[in-house]
Amino acid sequence: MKISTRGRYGTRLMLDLALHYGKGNSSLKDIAARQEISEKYLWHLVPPLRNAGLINSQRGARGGYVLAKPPAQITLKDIITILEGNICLVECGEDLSVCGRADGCVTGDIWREINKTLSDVLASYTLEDLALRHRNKYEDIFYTI
Amino acid sequence: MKISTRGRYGTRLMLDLALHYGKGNSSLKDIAARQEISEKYLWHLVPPLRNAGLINSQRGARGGYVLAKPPAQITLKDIITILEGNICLVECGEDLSVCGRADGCVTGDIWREINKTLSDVLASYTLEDLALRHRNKYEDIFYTI
DNA sequence: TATAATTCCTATCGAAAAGATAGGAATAGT
DNA sequence: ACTATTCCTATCTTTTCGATAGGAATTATA
Repeated sequence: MKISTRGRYGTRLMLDLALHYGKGNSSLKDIAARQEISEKYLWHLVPPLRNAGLINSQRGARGGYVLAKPPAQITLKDIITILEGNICLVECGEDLSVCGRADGCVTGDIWREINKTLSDVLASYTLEDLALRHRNKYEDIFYTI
Repeated sequence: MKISTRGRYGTRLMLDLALHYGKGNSSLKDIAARQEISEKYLWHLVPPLRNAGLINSQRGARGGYVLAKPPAQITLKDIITILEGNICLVECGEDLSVCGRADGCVTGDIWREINKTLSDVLASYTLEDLALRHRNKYEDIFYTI
């Protein structure tokens, strides 16, 4: 019951882009360096995010990535859903046909309820929130040192 | 980001015991048959549940398992925590030392917040709730047929 | 036009986790 | 004694996860 590296790294990638929103392209190389994540690994996260319309890319020299929408319009739910598949604690969460018992299955109902809660919570966090927090945190550090 | 078979089967095992609460021992064989789960697989789930004080066991003929506490006093959080390890969406959820970045890591804070929410939701469901729902569901089925 | 920087695509590899099974020892009711 | 049951440990296969490699396509810039 973990968010995998895929989702976590993807979130950091997106937060990095949010922090540079409006300042031109960011190359994966730079992002990887700032976030201390393998550039090769980040490559895998980019195509789904682009296909889903969350980021835009530009090839060639001085190319890179930008958010396709303002940070306030991108939620953690969006990111996690794209990178982890469905936000779904159980297989029978959305597709009841995977389990012959699904009809009379009480635990299935429960998982779906809990799932809804989790989904709503993730949807309540936007990249703007994260970026704001990040900036506040950095300021605090500078002030207290 | 899934609850594994371990957690799901364990929950059904415990729900089965809750439905038989006060009616003597249930053998794994019977539970496995009712729940359509491999008996061999269930064997793995029993020791941690017993060690945690959620169930009691009796060996020998006519032996089996019973809930160690009333169903109202056992929550989904208890069960999942025992079977899945920590209810923790990320490694750095409880032990910050696993990640050198944890101090300035905004995403880490977020995961921990979301984790808290999920944990609270799981704790809000007791086995008594599940058993009640199960019985209601069965009654509905009988009435409508 | 040449060059360098960058995205893009696909294949592969190893390690870890998950799921499932097997065999037999210990226990206790009948 | 016999039978039913928990109990324990080892093993095996499959899937998922994390990570890496190599090279083709594209584009700004000098």
